[in-house]
Amino acid sequence: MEKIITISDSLRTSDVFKRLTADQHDVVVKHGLRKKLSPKKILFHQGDSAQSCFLVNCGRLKLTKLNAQGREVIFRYIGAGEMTAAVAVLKNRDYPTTAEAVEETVVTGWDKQTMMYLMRLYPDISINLLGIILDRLEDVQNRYLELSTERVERRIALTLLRLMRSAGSKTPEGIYIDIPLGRQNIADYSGTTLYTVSRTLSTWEKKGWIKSGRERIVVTDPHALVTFSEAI
Amino acid sequence: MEKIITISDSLRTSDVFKRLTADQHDVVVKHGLRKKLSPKKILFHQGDSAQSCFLVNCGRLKLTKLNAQGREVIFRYIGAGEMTAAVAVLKNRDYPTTAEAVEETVVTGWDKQTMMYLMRLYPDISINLLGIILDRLEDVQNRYLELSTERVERRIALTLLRLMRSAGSKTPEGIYIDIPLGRQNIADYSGTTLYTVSRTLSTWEKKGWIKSGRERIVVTDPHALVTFSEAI
DNA sequence: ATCCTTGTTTGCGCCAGCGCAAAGACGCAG
DNA sequence: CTGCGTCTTTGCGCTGGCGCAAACAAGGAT
Repeated sequence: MEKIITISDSLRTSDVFKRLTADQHDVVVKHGLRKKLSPKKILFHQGDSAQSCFLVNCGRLKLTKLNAQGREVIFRYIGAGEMTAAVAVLKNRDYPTTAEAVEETVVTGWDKQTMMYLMRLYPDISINLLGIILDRLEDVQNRYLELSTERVERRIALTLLRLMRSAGSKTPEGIYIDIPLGRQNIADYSGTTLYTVSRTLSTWEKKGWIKSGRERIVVTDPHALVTFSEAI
Repeated sequence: MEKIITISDSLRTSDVFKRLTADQHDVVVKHGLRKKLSPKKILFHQGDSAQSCFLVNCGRLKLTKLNAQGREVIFRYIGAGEMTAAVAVLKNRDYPTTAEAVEETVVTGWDKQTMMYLMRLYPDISINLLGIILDRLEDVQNRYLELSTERVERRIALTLLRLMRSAGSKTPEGIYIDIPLGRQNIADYSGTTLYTVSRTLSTWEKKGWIKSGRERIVVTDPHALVTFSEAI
């Protein structure tokens, strides 16, 4: 019963379905297909034919892309209320990225036709979707600019701040990033290597800006990180 | 009179206004505001409050972004029939990029309210717009992956191929990239420096893959470039 | 407790690509 | 034709960050 509540919660707080009434939410839920994913399970693979888009009800997905040589980049982690694979609705295409659960995750999926139907029924959805995609576009553009112009330590700082904002939870020690986050993950998110991340985090730990463990980061001095990321 | 024909042509062939009838195109045109730009004139600046979106009728715009230190990246060149600054319609935001004319250019602009009105009048527009933004998102994601994982020479090759496809015209010598394109521009598009671009192009010119002059590139052997960009 | 897998740290050497500096080439204006 | 501003080339030295290798640490399974 908890799950049902979580799902309609994630609908209500989602940007895709905002401005819809409770009744309309019910219609949307009724047409969706629920799916449970345990950690490391793949929801869809880059290159698979895109049939459905998905809303995260609870848990978290990692969106990544591989190049021809198998080098990976992480585009984002998305949590409850966030949507992915909008491309499935509009285009006859393959998924451009891979979506993998990083914890116990429940998603609701709608296939092309169903989502098209819902968008026609409630035109707000397509406006909302456009807004979301615009935000994503702007975010990737910002990341692209950073990757192109900022030094690696600055990028790692910006990555930690991003993760902190999207998955941070307050603890007595500082802000804990509530995602299993290895050094390699941070590297894939920052456009560098596991070695450089490790060296950089070690330095920051000595300075008291963060505390880190195996796949765990707590930002103990966010302000220092912000200052560092903005320094000229 | 030529200009009028060009404008309705650019409407008809545009992705934003596709699937609209000729009459509907006329309505759209009537609500737009035409603007002429000479080379190097700025249509809008990154950071300006976004009031209008624009369709290029003829000519070409360069879309760029600066970081805090003034380092520039080029996101794309857009030509006739292409749209920019969709963010103006949906969001109360600043322009995230700068748009500069690189040749004699005519654009048509629609402000927030007008475009909103047109989108409600012809819902196809918002669907079309969503499709365009999805394409842009995928393109930036691809470029992000390249920047993060590919070596600089490979990226320069991919940049030339992109420019060739979007602005190439066939000549007896090869495919001429019909944009005033300095080494610095190619660097800003590839995420490298003017020196590295110059050295790389020199090498390729010796191999007979390209011919280059002052702000001019002709790709004489596209196939060699493709092969090079795909080599393991 | 002990093993084993998986993740992290750090020393070390190396090199792709950066960026200065100076010379050279282009093309427009007068 | 000449001058001048702008763009391009190339030699040279340097360094940020990569990546191997090896040791170390954490945590789960038996």
